[in-house]
Amino acid sequence: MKIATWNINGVKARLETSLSWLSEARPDIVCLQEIKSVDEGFPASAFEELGYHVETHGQKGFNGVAILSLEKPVDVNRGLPGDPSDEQARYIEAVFETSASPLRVGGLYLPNGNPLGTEKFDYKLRWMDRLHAHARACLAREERFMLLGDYNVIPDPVDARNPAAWTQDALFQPESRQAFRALVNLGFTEAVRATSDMPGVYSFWDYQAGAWQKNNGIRIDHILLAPEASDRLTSVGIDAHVRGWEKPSDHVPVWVELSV
DNA sequence: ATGCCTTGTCGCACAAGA
Repeated sequence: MKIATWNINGVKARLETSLSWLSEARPDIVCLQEIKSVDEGFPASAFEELGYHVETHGQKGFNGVAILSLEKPVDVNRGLPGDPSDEQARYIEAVFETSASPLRVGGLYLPNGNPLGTEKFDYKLRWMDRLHAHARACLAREERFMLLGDYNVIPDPVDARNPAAWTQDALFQPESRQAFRALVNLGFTEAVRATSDMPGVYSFWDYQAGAWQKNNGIRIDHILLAPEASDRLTSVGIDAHVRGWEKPSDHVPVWVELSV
């Protein structure tokens, strides 16, 4: 079973590109971020024609997440618990029946947090605290649980082509990195780094200044696997070639395969 | 040093992204 995450930077602007990738990669489940659409505006029928069931948690203009799946989920939860006043659409979770224990998939779009010294960075850290608490609760279920998405965190210097350029950025702050480590240390396996310590592995290249052509990238899209899922990990991939397509997102798909 | 692009918006410039 192939499960992927991809920040598509606008579902309407990325419709043809995302349909092309789905046709090529055929993931069983994909978590999408930055759909930048309300639920009613999401072009669900185009994805349904490819065989995908569509669950969205949208918002006008910004943010917005979705889960597409070949099998229909048995349960869907929208929004990250812990702050009823938070109106930003950044989390969606779906549960799938398997022959063994349930598969619980959380798709997240973690706040960017820039610029530093503003309430945006505070919001990022508070959101990470809420994610930590929710992840802990989900792990206690002892299901095949995984958290995929755009974490907006560069975990380590090796995860940036030019780490010095990010020292004043929310994505690479000690607080952001510490919170990410604390999340992983709840008991997750970070899929990419479980399989490779190679430098030059990125999931995002800025649109500006020829970042893709120079391979000036960062690795900020991650897949965290609970033990019940990581025990079944068979392969990990980053579809970097998609960044070179016409009308690309600035992020590319990251995926895992599990033996289920 | 800043902006470099891209997207969406009650567009005709701006916010937000990272």
